[in-house]
Amino acid sequence: MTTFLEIAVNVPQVTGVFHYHLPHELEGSLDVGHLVVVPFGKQTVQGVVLRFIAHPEVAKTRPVIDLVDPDAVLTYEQLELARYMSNEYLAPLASCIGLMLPAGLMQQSDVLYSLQAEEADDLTDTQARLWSLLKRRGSLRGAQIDHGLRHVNWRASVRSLVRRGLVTTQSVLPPPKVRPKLVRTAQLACPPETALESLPDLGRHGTKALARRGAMLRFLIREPGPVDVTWVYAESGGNLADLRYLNERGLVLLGESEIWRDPLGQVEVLPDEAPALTKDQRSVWLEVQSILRESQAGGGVQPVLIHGVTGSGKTEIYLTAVQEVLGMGKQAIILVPEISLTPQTVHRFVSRFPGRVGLIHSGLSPGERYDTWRRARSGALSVVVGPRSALFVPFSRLGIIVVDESHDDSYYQSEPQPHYHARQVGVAYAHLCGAVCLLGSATPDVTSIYRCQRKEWRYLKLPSRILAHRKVVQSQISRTGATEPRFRPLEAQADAADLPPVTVVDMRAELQAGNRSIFSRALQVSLERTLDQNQQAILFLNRRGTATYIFCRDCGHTLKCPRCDLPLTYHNARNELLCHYCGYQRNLPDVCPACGSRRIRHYGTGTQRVESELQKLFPQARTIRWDHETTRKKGAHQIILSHFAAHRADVLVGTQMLAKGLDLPFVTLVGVVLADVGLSLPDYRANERTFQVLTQVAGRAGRSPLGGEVVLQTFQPEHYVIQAASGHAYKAFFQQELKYRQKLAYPPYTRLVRLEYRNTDRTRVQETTQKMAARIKNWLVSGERRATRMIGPVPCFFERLAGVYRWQIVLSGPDPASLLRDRPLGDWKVEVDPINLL
DNA sequence: AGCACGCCGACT
DNA sequence: GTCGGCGTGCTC
Repeated sequence: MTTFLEIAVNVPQVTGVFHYHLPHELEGSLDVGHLVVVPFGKQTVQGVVLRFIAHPEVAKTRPVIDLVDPDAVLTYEQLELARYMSNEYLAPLASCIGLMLPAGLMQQSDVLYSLQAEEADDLTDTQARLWSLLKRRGSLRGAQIDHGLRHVNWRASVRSLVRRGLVTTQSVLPPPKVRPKLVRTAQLACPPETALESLPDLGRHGTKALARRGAMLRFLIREPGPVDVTWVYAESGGNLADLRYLNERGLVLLGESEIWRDPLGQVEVLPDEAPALTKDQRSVWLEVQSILRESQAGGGVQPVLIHGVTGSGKTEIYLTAVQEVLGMGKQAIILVPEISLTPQTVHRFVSRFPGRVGLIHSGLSPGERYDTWRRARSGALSVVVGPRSALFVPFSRLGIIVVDESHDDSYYQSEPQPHYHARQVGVAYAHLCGAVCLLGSATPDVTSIYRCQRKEWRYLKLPSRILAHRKVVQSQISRTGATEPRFRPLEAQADAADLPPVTVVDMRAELQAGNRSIFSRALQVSLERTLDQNQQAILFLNRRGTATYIFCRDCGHTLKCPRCDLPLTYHNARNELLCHYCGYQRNLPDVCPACGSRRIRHYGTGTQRVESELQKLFPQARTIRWDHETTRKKGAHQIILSHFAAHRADVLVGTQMLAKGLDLPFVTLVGVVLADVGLSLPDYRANERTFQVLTQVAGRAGRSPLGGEVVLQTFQPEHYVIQAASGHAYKAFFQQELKYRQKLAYPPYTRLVRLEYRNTDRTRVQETTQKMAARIKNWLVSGERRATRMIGPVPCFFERLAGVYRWQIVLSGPDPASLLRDRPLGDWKVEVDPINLL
């Protein structure tokens, strides 16, 4: 009887599944989750076996061609997860499966082009170049031609050559680029006595060869089991020819053995002992432990949010939890935002569980990536640490998923498809596996807090203070020469310090007092003191949105959309204000509607301006900039940071990145140049982001015994975001923010879907968007979707990015994605639960 | 994605 | 009258 299979072909753009049959020669060698080669139209492609079926839906099926890997490449739970993601994010199943396969193993089909004639006339310019390339190098694959003819649209030109019969095409599937790495091994092939007896008889008497072979044999007598030949050579001074000789004589067995390419192989790791938990950590841990035990007992458990400031000791809770999970014989996935910015966290995992941790990051070679993936699959690894992609390692006994800094936007994949949020996927995956999902954050987003308030997630809080190991504090005191230690003993091994004080400076008052500088008098005084004491300062500028931020310099009033309550955006060309959410427009008023002042205009300050103003005031200060411009080059982050950490500069001027978990002990002053800039972005999460970034950047000060202070400049000192951030008042912020979201029906009280269309032709974008809006309106009416609203179409906030125009439509409602499921969406970018609407 | 089918403007 | 543009639909 023929076996039929349902297969997801691995072409990311293809939705749907296809039915194939198994040829006799492959009977019995296939299972669900296997990677196979199948014919697909004229192409040969890879696919993943989803399930066995009794009756195919089509009359005649085509056969599976081959098996790529003898073992399944996906676990059962991974397949389930891929289905969940495909459904949830309106993304093709193949694109979700693609996240789970290591690049290199997964291959896309390509076309092989071959010349069929010696000469050809009537060739266009491009055709002639293609012709000479194929003439020179023989038949080539599309990818190879891409290499040979950069930035040339040769695919359009090749069609007529094919039609004229001058070039033939053939679909090919390149073999996987990665293979297990093998080393040659040697092993004694006879009883040691036999080997000893033959020692004098391994070559002519007195020759060097005899000595080498003798040394080899004696070494192999001492080493039972196969040994890497390079080791044998090093121990004996012999070479491959000697080994071959011994092999001929039947004394030595040559073999091959697989080795893992381990990115941590060269790293020397000192095993690290778990420190005693503080009282606060212990009480949080006990809660986590009881949840872990519940999950072990097979109960479906809730995700757990641990809320604690940077330095409050969250990582130690993660480590303890992972220890417990490993003790249960299960595995752990640790997600971190960006490996290059969180080396300390990664290091702690690697040293706490030596030999059991796999690391995933963008710098891995395909071979290392493949081997890490295979070690996870074979069970050789128990812990994997990495960015969002680490979620997709093939663990079969998953016990816990930790999402560190779970508020971080880098967990969202905006490009390419599927557009997913690794935090949400992590929660779903843990649920599916019966594992625990542990989310940690110093600044949880309001949606997470909402889940906790609704008792969908568990909420655990660590007190807001900075912890440090006694030994670390002592060494920092001696390094920094601090005289008044700010840390005080907490418990046996731990010292603690309070969060740094925050001063809010009203920039309206500064203007009224005649200070037109971008630095308030208070900030100037603090900068001077810091520089005098040979300490360091950070100046933070929330750059996004500065160019279009319109506000009144006298009263701080910002103009908002009457419908959406989002800030209006200034458009220079038309001298008008626009709401990028709903499309509302108005003229730029001459006077402030709130106070009548004429000083209403936009704000434009970049990091360069801050740096030059600083140099005018403090010519002796050494400054560095850390922003998109200066960090574009690879490795620039590390260079700038180590430069600053080594105190080769006094002031670091930078943007967003400063907020991430840097540990800079000599920084005693953080100045926020204009705290309210982030509030001007036309996005419903602008308040939340500003609160988070201010809280985080404030946390950069005072992480050492020297203490520290934060100066926060603003034109809206009474704004609840500024108030809450300066007072470390999380609770007040969440309450206010949730009220605002509810009033205007933003998430978490509603869900959003964002549809974006891009093209270089502006009118085409506008027309296509309007056509789509009309279709959506029809779907809303015919489906009687009264609770779902369509907002737009409008140009995106960043309407033109790299010469490409972007327009968007937003759907809001209880389940707006269901309106679009199984609809033809062509080349629209569709994001479910987008993280911003810019 | 690739490829075929199909329907309208500019060329031998 | 054909050649070729790209819109639409299908691949088991």
